Amino acid sequence: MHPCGDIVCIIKQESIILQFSRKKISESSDGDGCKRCNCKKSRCLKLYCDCFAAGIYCAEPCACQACLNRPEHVDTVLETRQQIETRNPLAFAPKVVQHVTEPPASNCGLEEDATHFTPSSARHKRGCNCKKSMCLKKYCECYQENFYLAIQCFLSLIVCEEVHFPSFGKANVGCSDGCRCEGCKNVFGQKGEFGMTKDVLSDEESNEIQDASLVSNSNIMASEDAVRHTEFCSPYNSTPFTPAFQYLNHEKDASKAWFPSGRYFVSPEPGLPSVPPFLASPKSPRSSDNDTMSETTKEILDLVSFDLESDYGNVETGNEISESHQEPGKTTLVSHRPDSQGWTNNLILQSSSRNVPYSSVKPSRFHGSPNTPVSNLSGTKHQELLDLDHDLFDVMQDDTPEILKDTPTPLNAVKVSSPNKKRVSPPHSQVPKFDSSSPARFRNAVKFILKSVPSFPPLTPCINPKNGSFEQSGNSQNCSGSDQDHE
DNA sequence: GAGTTTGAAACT
DNA sequence: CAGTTTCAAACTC
Ligand SMILES: [Zn+2]
Ligand SMILES: [Zn+2]
Ligand SMILES: [Zn+2]
Ligand SMILES: [Zn+2]
Ligand SMILES: [Zn+2]
Ligand SMILES: [Zn+2]
Repeated sequence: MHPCGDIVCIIKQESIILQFSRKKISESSDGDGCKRCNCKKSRCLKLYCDCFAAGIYCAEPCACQACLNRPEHVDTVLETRQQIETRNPLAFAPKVVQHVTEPPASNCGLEEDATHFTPSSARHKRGCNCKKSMCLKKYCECYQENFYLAIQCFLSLIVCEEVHFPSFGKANVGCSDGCRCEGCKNVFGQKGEFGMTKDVLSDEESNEIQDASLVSNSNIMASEDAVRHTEFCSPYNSTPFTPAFQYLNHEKDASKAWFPSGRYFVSPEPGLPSVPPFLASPKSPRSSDNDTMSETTKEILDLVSFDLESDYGNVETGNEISESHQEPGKTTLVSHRPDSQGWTNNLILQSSSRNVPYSSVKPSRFHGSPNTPVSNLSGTKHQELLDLDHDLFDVMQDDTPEILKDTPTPLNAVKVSSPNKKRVSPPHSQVPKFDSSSPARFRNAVKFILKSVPSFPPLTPCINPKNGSFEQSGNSQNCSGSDQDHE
């Protein structure tokens, strides 16, 4: 994945906007834009270091000191890595695997290898050991995993394509038996200690959780569920789901695929309705970025970097993208690439239908599969989430083409960061200016920021079972932004 | 930004 | 293993 790009997903009434940034939105103030690890004493050669743990070299965005996790010290890195691995074979194993009880059968349809590959014995996922966070904060790894998983699935749903974060394990869904947490209240939890599936969120305890956090949780719930159930994960599987999406491209000549297939997004399987990759338009006359994303957008980066970084030669260019004719019942996906500097990439999904595809599609995906005990997992909440979604997309039905020209103003924002990391940015909103109008109405707009993480370079390709996850693209992980140099 | 909290990783 | 220390992120103010 990209070393320091974030994905901003703003869900508004009328549209969903994905922005692909290369800089970390959060620490943008610092000027360094995209930091990663910040190790001081580990020299980035211990699992303390997120980069190292993730199997990637430190890069410019890192603020580590005396870092040895760099290509120059490849030997040292590998050596250390082996040592650690010797000590604990699972040290670098992808977190989480399939559910112990569930056969790989219903494996999101994607990365089958991951599942295949996972011998029931190698189930990493040792679970968390939280004592005080009740697994409701990112101190908890489970929580984080879910968080990313949620986003991943959520985006998949939105985009009707499988979104996949590399080196983002299959995610155990919430705390499970493997966890030894105390007082777990993980919403996805399966430990069932506190009936957490119930009103965790509605509970007053949610005080601890900010609005945005709640939003994310909600979404997570939904997505999590989804993920847990084949129907969602495998839209291409047997689901009669027909993506009523339309990909719009502001400018034709965009010849770059937005996502290196296999990276962020996995191309649909053959035979499926060809869902073209998102294309990036070189430029578009969009000037209102400043509004919503003011700060964020500024540092948004181009996707080209993504491509480059991933050195994927198979960038798809094809695009029979229909022009801007929106048909009812369809959700338009607009690939957007504002800045002339190629600084920003936006992906906007807009629904223009009365009977939104989502209303029919989503439910089917969520409840669709009869064999999946969707209900038993927090019926109420689940429903609630669905409602939320409905709401969301209902609103979206109101076509508002203008949205394409205008940057929406999210009311809430959720930041997400590296999937394979231990800790990431705060779940709650960090965008103060948006929370004004609607208090708890995160339905109006939600903003996600998905932080990207560089792919795994040359370290130990063999370690990662999941193919594609650990690219060995050698160097190439530089934050082109490059203001700050390493060390 | 400094200081605290937290739980994994490392160490004994 | 368990107990302790170390560590860097998450979080708080
Ligand atoms: Zn580091
Ligand atoms: Zn680093
Ligand atoms: Zn480093
Ligand atoms: Zn936990
Ligand atoms: Zn857990
Ligand atoms: Zn837990």
